[in-house]
Amino acid sequence: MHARLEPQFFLRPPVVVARALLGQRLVRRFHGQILAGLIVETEAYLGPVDRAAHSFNHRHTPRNHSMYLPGGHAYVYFTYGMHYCVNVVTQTAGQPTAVLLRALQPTDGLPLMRQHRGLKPQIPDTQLCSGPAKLCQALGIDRTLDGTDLIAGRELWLERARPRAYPWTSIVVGPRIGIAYAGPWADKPLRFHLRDNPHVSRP
DNA sequence: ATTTAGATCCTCT
DNA sequence: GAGGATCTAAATG
Repeated sequence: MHARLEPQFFLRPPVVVARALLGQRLVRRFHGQILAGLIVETEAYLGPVDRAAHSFNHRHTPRNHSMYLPGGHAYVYFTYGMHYCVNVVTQTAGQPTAVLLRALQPTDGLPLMRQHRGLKPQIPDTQLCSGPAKLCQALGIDRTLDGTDLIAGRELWLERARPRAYPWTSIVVGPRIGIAYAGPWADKPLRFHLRDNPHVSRP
């Protein structure tokens, strides 16, 4: 059992948190069973200034309300009529910035994850959580977890699996996925993933 | 290997 | 009424 990430961790800018989250552990307790994995891919969403962010232009609706909570809460949203994605809210309350969790290297509860994903007879480990909606499906994350306190929560939380951040050279930086509509913001280097890690959504 | 289509529905305009 | 921080299977080169 690792120590949980402390409140301070999340009160930093989303880019800093997005990098620091790489290699840390996302844990889900699902009907008493532990499902977990190491975070290998993230994206930073910079808030009101960021055209790709759900909180762009201070848009504050029931859907994205959790983005306005203090850092360390979960923002889970539903999209494309069938998928959930989970974010880690950053900075202080009212600063609607967040980090999208895009891929995990699964470590605990693989059989149940596979069952949740329920496609092929033997889907490879590298594709269990290799995308923001895939990891939510594998871990059983849905809107009931929206607004969860990741610091004190008992169903979903984050643990420190890596004491130090990765060296810059082992992190690949690039443009975010699926936000072509965001004009100049579509090209900003706000996606981060571990170099050569086979569990990422795409290299 | 790369591209395309369809699924599917909640949220905001 | 339109479109989306996606995924999968099928079609194509």
